Amino acid sequence: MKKYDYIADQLYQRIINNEFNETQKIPTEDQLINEYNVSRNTIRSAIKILTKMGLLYPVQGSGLFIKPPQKPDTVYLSSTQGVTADHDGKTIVNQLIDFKLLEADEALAKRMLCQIGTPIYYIIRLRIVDSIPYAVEYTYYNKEIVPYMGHEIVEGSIFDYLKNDLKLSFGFADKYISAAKLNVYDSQLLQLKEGDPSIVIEDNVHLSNGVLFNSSKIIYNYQLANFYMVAQ
Amino acid sequence: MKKYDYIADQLYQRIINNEFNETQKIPTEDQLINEYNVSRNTIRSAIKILTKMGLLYPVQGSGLFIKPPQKPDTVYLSSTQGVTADHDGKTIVNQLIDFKLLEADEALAKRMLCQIGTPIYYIIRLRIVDSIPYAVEYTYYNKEIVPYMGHEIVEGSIFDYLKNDLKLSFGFADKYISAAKLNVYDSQLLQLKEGDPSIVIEDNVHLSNGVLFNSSKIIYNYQLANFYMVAQ
DNA sequence: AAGTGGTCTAGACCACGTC
DNA sequence: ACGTGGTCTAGACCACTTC
Repeated sequence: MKKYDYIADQLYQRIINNEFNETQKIPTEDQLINEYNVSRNTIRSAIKILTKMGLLYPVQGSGLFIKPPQKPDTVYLSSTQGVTADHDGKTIVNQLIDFKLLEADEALAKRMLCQIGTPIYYIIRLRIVDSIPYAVEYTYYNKEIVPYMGHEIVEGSIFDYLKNDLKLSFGFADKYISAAKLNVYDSQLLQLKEGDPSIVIEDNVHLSNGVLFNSSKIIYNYQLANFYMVAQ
Repeated sequence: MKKYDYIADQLYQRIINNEFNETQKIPTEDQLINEYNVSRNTIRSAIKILTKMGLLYPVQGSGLFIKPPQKPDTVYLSSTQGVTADHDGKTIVNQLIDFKLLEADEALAKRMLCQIGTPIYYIIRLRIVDSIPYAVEYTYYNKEIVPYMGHEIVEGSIFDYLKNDLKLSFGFADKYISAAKLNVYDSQLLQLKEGDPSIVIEDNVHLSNGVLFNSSKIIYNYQLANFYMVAQ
């Protein structure tokens, strides 16, 4: 494991365990260098991770300040992960609506940045959190990169499968966020009314070598979904 | 100016001027080190900026690849800036709806992280892009940090004023993104119907010393607003 | 004046891709 | 085998805060 990832994990634990309750500051860079016996850049890389997550902010000349907790039940946007990780302690059910293997036609090939005829999995899922419909998800996966998809995977966490079993290494995800009126079909799945609002996130996820392997459109229940991010 | 900012600006220009049209790659880190006569870390800092903006992505062992342009007319989310910068070439009008100086009561003091009684500017604006209502903006500014606000400022770019005239240094902004039904009032301003969808972004902007100076809630026209970000 | 984070340098070795 | 980006080290000086 990378040193800065390890240190970020450690500091994360120490922060949520309220070790720095009194001061609401973590130790200075110099102190951390001595505690963990690493170079300054390594400490700074770890701190950058926590800063990006919104856990703390650095103030030049003063120190590393812990931020008060954000609003509860919000989903952190700046990760290539799906939504699962952000709902610890809640019951998540992924109801499979449709699941097929297609061959890319011209439009799909353009979207998936692949050749016409490439095999593509198409999956529609209804994601249910604590028994309430949370989102409808329309997803394409390039079968040349994800060679197998079974019902048992699709009803669990696809991302865990890709990461742990296929050992895929995610690079970046381009995200587009907008709002739209629900159509009849999605409104029924989400147990809302046609024309009700929804948040729509279109996601194009690339491997760390830049290859696009997943394109999805997720339609969220506007009464439940609330997203969080930090801009710097 | 910081070296890595300068180099990021230069590379940005070179990319949008299609200098790397052929290869769709920018020079290697080693080449950039020689071109700009700086250390490797400085080059890497510059590249990190462009990566975060979604202009390119690095592939270990292979190079720095330019990304195809994103969807047009989308607003980049990962900046503390307002919306002005992203609409180059369009006509932006900020119609002032309301403008007062308040004293923070308990609820407002909690929101603005200040003492009860602190003077707070409250501004409601309708932002109009190319003659179409784009967003309704409800904003609070702490007067102890922004001592003066005039009509001429409020109808222009408040962010330019804060940055260039008051020389405020922005640190980070916490953003919450959700969707909601428009109420009567906002729907009339946006020339939409009551109950129509809207994207709502709540923004808490902090100075680089961590002090909160601006809290806003912006309600966007769902037919126009489309946000973009890169997750890593 | 002392302490703390921000920028910058120079160099080593590792992991991954390409040939 | 070689080239390229990723991790890590050691150290210098600057900018800002605190006392």
